[in-house]
Amino acid sequence: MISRLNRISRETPGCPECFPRLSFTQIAFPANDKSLFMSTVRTRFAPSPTGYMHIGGMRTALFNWLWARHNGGQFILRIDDTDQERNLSEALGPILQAFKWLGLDWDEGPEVGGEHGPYFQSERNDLYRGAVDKLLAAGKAYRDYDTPEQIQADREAASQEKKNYLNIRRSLELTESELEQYAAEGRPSVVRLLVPRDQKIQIDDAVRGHVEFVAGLMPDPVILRGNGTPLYNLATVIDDAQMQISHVIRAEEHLSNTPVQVLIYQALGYELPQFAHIPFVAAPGGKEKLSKRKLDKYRKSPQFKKMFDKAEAVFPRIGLENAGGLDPVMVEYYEKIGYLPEAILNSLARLGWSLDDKTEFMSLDTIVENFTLDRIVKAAAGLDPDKLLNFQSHWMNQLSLEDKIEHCSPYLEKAGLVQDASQPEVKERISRVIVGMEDRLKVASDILEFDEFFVPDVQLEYDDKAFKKRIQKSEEAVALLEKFKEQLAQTDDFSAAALDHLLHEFVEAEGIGMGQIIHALRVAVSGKGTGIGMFDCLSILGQASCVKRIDRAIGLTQNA
RNA sequence: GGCCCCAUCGUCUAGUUAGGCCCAGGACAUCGGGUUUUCAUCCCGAAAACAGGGGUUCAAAUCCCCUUGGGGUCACCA
Repeated sequence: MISRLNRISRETPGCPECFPRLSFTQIAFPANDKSLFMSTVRTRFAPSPTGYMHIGGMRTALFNWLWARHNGGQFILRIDDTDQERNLSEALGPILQAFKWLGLDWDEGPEVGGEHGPYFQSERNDLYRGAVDKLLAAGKAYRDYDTPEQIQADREAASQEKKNYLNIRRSLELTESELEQYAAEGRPSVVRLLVPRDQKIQIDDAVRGHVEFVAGLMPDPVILRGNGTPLYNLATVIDDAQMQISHVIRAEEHLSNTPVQVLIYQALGYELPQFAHIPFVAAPGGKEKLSKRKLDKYRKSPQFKKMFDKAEAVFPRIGLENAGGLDPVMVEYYEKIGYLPEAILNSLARLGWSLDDKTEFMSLDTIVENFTLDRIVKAAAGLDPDKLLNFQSHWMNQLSLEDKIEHCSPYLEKAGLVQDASQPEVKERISRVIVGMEDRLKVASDILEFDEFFVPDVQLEYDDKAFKKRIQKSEEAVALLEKFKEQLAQTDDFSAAALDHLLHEFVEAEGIGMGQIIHALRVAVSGKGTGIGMFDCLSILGQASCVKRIDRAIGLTQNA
């Protein structure tokens, strides 16, 4: 374990000698700032209530959670609803549900509260206003009366001259009396941070290393809107500082926001957290950030197609029209289609992080134990549906039979294939089918592909291609089926082993190859060309069904 | 376009911080063979990468520089 302790963990708070991020000599530390000596790792995830949980966001949340748990620290959930008009509980519900489903608990946040609340930014306006007032008073921010049109014109002018745009700062030239007059007449204004243009901003990122930005290239960012509400960059800094977040672990698209935030930290005299900008989750087979806005493109992607196909095959059958509005960018998609939390967690953890050179399958406990920031990969990683399915297959196989039944039964019920899966004889059948499925059961909803065991004999649908190939176009198939059916009808032992024996004897007596009958038999009783082991299949269906189905199949050849 | 980040098999990655153990290891996917007188598994095997160019060095995937490519971000969004 100790040897695993990496550069970063050595730099975590509690070790004042190796605080690379304290190279900001210009920061004034309040003498009584306890947080300077805090040793608790506190991480946070701050989703905005969008109505769904993004799978990439989930990975970011997971890394935060892992780092907190690895260090015995706290994980905080905070809701970024500063720009929020929709129904909050409706928009937040699916997000919290995703955390609950995966078992990622939070120590502070919605539903659980905590000492550093409130945990909704919309309820923290006083804090933001107070900070802005402080910045204004200290001359580190200014009230800007420039209209959006003016700003736009300035930008265009700069771009015409091929120059980098910087605020003209006209409002700084205003006289005392003009300012008073503007304020009195309620002229619209925003508050901007006064960027110290002579600085270099340095960030020591746990994943990226040392990154520098030139402040002289940065426009003055708006920190307070005209309506008095804060912007993300302001709110996040104040919240992180006040909530004593030790490590800000977030996706790399935030790296370019970081200099603004560092300036705000400095202006407010706050200690900087350790930043860790992890790569974003990319779309399968690419390097582009996975985005809900590109769903139409994904539908055509060969890697992604399987997931959409699966959704189309499963969701309508369980009563979700239009796939229930679910797509593979959403965590809920995986939950509803029958993935296991273990598989999603394992897969997400391996996306951009590894334990060593060969370990693939890891329980959450194993991941927590071994998770360190220095093993995070720098490059963006594409979500790989095939590999995810492989993880899923592995974890599904770890489940007890009882658990598998538990996971699969709801699908059969929702699809109307069984009335009540808890009834003993129904449960027994489900159990036998699952045993017969063996590794064919990967995702819980896969059981729907074995509906032949649950539909009434007369409603069994025959796969056209398989029926034609194995029965219709096979010269001897019908005759053999007819003959073997008689034997099936007469036997009194319908166990898989006995049926195995029976068919082998039949084949021998007829002097034919197994292949000449078994395919036809399979299609006749199951309607499909592939399925579980033949004898398990017959045995589960039972004598009466097998006979009826063979008769029906033979009948169908005569009608055609 | 400015700024910033990134670069090992098709994909996810190990190896890069402390150069030699690497003519580069594992996994997924692919292909071939075997087992299963059915389907799926399973087993064995194959193919498959250090973006390019310069340096430094006895030695470079690893350090430095340049080029190229990919990506992110440039809001009174988060």
